[in-house]
Amino acid sequence: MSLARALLGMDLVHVVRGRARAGRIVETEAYIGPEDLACHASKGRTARTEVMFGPAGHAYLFLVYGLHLCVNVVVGEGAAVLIRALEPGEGMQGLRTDGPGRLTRALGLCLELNARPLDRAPLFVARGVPVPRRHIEVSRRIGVDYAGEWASRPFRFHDRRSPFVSQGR
DNA sequence: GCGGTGATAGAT
DNA sequence: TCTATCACCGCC
Repeated sequence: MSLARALLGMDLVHVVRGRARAGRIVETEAYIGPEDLACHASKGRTARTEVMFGPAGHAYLFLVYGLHLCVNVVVGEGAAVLIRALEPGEGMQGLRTDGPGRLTRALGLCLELNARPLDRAPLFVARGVPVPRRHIEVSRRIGVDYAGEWASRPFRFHDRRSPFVSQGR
C-alpha cells in the first residue's frame, strides 16, 4: 500500500543488449495478500504465486489473456504492486506505455525475468522524484470485478498530473 | 463491441 | 487429460 504510493515517480529500467529502456512510474495498484480476492495470492502458495511470498523487491511477472505480460514489485507475504503505466523515458520514445500490457512490451520484458531482484540489471527500479501526496489520486482497481467487494477497495494510485495514465475501467 | 492467445488451477 | 478463467489490447 505504502509501496504503491512510493513507487510513483520512480523509474523502471530494463537493460537489453547494453541499451537502457526506462520510464517513470505514474500508475500502480496494490494487491495486498492472500485475503485479497483480486490478488493471485488468494489462490494460496502455488508454483505461480510462490514468488509473491518470497523476498520483497523481486519481480512478479505473469502472462494474462495469452498475450500480455504484467509486472509487479513483490512486497512479500503474498502482496505485490502492479505497475500500470509509465511516462516514456530513455529508449522509449514513440512507444505507448499507458497500460500494464503496453509498458511490458515497450520495455521488452519477458517471462524469464520473473522472480528476479529489482535492484540491479537487467531490470530494476531507480530512484526518481517521489510524487507528493496531494498529487496522488486514489481509485478502485481496474479489471478485477470478479473479486466482489475487493474490487471496489481504493487500491489504485496515479499521478494526476500525468497524461500517461491508463484509460482502463 | 468482440475476440485472440496461452499459462494456470481445479475438475475429471 | 480437459476446461474455465484471466490484474489486456487492438481493431470493428
